[in-house]
Amino acid sequence: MKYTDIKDESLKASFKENATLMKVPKNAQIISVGDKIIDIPFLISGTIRVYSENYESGKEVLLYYLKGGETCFMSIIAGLGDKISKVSAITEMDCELYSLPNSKVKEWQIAYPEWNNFILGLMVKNYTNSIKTIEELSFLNIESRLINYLKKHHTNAGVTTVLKSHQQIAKDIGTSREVVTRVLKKIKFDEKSVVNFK
Amino acid sequence: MKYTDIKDESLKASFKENATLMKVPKNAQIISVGDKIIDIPFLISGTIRVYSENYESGKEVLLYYLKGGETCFMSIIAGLGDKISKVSAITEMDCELYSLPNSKVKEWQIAYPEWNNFILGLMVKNYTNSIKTIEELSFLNIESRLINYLKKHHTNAGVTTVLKSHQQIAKDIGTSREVVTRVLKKIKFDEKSVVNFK
DNA sequence: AGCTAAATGTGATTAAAGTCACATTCCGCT
DNA sequence: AGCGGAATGTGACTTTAATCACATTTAGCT
Repeated sequence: MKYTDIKDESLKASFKENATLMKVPKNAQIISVGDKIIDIPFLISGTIRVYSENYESGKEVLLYYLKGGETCFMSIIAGLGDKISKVSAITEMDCELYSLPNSKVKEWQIAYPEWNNFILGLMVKNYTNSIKTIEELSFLNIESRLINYLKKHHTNAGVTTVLKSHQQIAKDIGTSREVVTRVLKKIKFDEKSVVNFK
Repeated sequence: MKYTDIKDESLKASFKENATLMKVPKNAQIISVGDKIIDIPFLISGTIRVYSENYESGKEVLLYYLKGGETCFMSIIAGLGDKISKVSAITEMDCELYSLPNSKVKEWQIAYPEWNNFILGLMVKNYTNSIKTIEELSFLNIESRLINYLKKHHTNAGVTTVLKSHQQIAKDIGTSREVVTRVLKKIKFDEKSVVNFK
């Protein structure tokens, strides 16, 4: 469910009133681990990559991408909890977003049933998604994980076209660039593969 | 936050009225993948293991254990969503629990602010926990994961005493019995290890 | 067109974890 | 005390993925 689907006029007005429109350039680190979460981003356009990083190994895992109309559930969680972000977020393209004070999210829980349902919907979607990620990490090898990744992130209908470098894909699924190159080459010629390339 | 901490008398009364007390023996499969979630379990005593399974490989991953006073967040998620469970749950000991109709969880969201906060608290705790699991799976080797597991599941204060067989531990962290035996032997003699054995 | 940096390709090697096969030990039971 | 099944221990081997060290190709720029 997207925040843009909200119907209640009074809630819409409150949103407009309290949210600040912001333009953020490409590759801007909008959240880092340890940051105090005061505002929740509601994306209008662009893409934000939300990920977790491990400093010792330099590894990362993608948690999810945010697209237009979506909001960062991890920020809401941090906002409702101890306010400290455990994850990082970076813009992958120029973005436009509304920045909403954290306090409003909680306030509206009580004031607007529709807002409450919106948050509950996010919770269902994001929690389910995180369980799927745990399952992928536990049960699937790199090849299957890469195929799932491609299916999830392709941009054209029908044909899978992922506009990312092997290095970026490697970061997202938590492996090395060489492995992505090799596996990608392998599945390209595997007739059983569901993924098609341009 | 535990459901037993609820203060509102009217909510307490509603809970008593709508919940059914049940006794479930050890090793009872209380939820299986694909089950329709009609009732949410609120555990009084005993332990329930909530896990995800992969039929092809026979592998499993532990999602969390439920102890007295806790409730199964994954059931609430399923109840609010498409009602179909994506996970399984089994009692590890004889359990007593309250079984609450799924519909009440949603109803009380609006009727009782305290219930709403209770659910939000669960959401923060469980989502944070699932992100930690993703990080462990992505960044840590088996040895570190096993150490974390022992720290988390020890029963005595100070000394780590895990009353489980190597096979059970292996299932929980998603590896094989031999690997647990070997790693356990290794860390037993590693002075730097934070984990102490009896 | 030619230069450069980024991206991709690939063999060789290493490391980590999973698997197999079997030995040994432990524990509850009559 | 001794039997039998469960639990643990361990060597040898295989598989998977990570790492290293370069070669080659591609794309953007003036």
